[in-house]
Amino acid sequence: MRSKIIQDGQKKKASFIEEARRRQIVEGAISTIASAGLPQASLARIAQDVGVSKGVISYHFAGKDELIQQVVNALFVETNRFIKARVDRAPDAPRRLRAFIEASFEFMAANRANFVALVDIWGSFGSPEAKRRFNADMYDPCRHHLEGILRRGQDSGDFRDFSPGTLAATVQGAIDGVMLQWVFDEEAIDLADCAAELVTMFDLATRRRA
Amino acid sequence: MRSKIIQDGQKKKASFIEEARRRQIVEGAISTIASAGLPQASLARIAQDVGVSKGVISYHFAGKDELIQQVVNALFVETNRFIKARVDRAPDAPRRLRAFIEASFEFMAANRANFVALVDIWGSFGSPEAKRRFNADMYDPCRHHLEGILRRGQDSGDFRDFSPGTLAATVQGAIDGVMLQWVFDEEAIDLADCAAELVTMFDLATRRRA
DNA sequence: CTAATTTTTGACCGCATGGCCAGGATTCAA
DNA sequence: TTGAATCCTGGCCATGCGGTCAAAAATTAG
Repeated sequence: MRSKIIQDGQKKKASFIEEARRRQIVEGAISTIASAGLPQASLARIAQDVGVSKGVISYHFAGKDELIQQVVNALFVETNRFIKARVDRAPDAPRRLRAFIEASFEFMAANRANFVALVDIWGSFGSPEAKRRFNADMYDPCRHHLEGILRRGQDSGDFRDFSPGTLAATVQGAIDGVMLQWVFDEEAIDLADCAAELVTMFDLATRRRA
Repeated sequence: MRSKIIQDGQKKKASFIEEARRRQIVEGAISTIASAGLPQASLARIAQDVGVSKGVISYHFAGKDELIQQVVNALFVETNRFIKARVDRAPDAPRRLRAFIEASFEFMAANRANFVALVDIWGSFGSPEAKRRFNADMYDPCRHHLEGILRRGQDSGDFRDFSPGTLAATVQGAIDGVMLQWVFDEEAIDLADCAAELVTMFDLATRRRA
């Protein structure tokens, strides 16, 4: 692994086992974090759960920080890809917004461990600067996506006049906030009901007034 | 400190210094966590920030777990007291709901460190069971309060028919979700705008239809 | 003022962690 | 087949953690 830096320069070589192990370890980390909690998810524990020696992680990742970074990345990428696919299939802005909300909840319900792990992790970004970066890298793209939907809905005349940025933050916030409670106590929250409520609510809140 | 258990039995004696130190340490812990992040907030670091020896914390608290527990408690109690005072001053259900949302954001804006610390902490409840307890002890009372407001609004005919539990989770979620983004990046979120948006949105979403 | 009690200190312990590395196994290229 | 590159192992280490303790300091009571 001397070539880690050069890798980007090279094209094909540095892979297969490398990529496979990385994926395997990242997935193992997610499930370990979700089931045991971040504080208990030491490199030793993750390695044990994956079924490899501890050194393997050090070999494929620069350190625990990079592992966690990759975990967060995988979590966001996977989620956003699913949502985006659903959104793109919708014909107009109101239905795209609806698809965004529904897809978010559908993906949550089908991938609980991902969100349990995410909640565990996102508290542990120590410095304010780290939080900023986390937000900029992970959260902003989501909001941006939403903002685009909202803005085009205004252009097409489907939506009333509002600040797209603020409403995007509100939509994203509502989804994440419900998700958070659901992560804490699965049975206290009825995801489907909340999704439906949010859909009708944001429909009312965005549609052009009579 | 042999009398820790008897304390409840005694009446006045076991206090002043004891209580003062406890408050001091809890507050110090909050500010250390908020500024350095939970992972960096060791007992040594907290003690240093407070300006006392490490042993003092062990002397006044059973352990780090109890400290964190007290921190979370203080955070919730303080927040809820503020919100409840505002809500109680409102004359009818729609205005109580509005007061709930506005008070939440107002308190956030005035106590940023509290929420930064809270977000740091709430990810680190390891076991699923710990999360359940956290949710049950801290979150449920909030939702319960909200549910009461909503239910009485339905009884009085101000609100349309909906599931109070679901809508309470939705309101709470929307507030917390926006708060979360604001914790990550203060400048990316305009709290006042989001508050206003949420107020009008939930007004639209709850009012009895024509 | 003195004796008893509460509070504080700073050194200390055992432990788990993240990271490191020498050497062995495996895979790959020629 | 053989030599080189890659991949993996298991043990090692320094670090920092939470927690404990004897003794010193401060406070209180008599």
